[in-house]
Amino acid sequence: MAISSDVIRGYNDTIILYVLLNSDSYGYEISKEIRRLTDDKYVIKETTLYSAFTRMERNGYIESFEAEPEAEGTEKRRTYYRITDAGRSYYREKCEEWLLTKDVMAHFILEDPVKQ
Amino acid sequence: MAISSDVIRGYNDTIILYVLLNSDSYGYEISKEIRRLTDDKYVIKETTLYSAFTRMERNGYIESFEAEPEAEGTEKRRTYYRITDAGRSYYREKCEEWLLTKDVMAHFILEDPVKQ
DNA sequence: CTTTTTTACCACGTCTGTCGTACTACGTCT
DNA sequence: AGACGTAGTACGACAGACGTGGTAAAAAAG
Repeated sequence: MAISSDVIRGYNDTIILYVLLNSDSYGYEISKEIRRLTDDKYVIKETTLYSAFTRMERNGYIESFEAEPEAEGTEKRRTYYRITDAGRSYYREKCEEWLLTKDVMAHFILEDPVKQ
Repeated sequence: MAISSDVIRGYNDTIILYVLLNSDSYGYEISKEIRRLTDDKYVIKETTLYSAFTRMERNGYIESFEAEPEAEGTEKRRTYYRITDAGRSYYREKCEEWLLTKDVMAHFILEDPVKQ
């Protein structure tokens, strides 16, 4: 079963920020990291990812910078992102919100609904 | 802290269907039941509720019927809803999806983010 | 007995995050 | 030469949530 987009909606930012907590990164790498962490259970769409970057940079949660080309030859263009203090703070809030949400949802979910 | 709308987005239907699993009900009562179950931690907006009814009836997850006026005098107009088999089946799917979502999100949430 | 609150519902329009489609462009592998 | 992986962007559509504002009757408060 695939996860519907509306489930995670509003939490893609949180997911991306989590990845950036560990190290600065860029779109493609973040996307792969999310897949790796979830064993391909969640695959973020490209457009979702890049529109999240735009939004979060506008909100001051992340900053972009162009990668220094590594030594030899033509590095491909890459826009790196780093998390800001505001981003870390936002991430923390979203974590708390998620825990609250889990509690709320627990009232409405039957763990083994087949038995009902 | 209030739960942002985007968290629950896509799960309002599930929440409503859960309430209808126990007994047929109507808008106002369902709204109160959700508040009661969550200790006022989640309060569904009226417009969200009624647009969910429209959507779910269109999709065949619920059926509406007018309440039989109870014995004496003027009962207020009330549109009751009952869950259908398709609704029960949809609810079960959403429960499974939620459990999967919880697992996925667990990778990106620090339980005590302050310590990070 | 008048006012306020609670009950009960609905129409309309807006906002926002997600996503489908399509495109550019370079490097590597077959 | 063609396919595939890497890396990113533009544009438009969709759908769920919600703000605003409205109707109307019953019950509670003053």
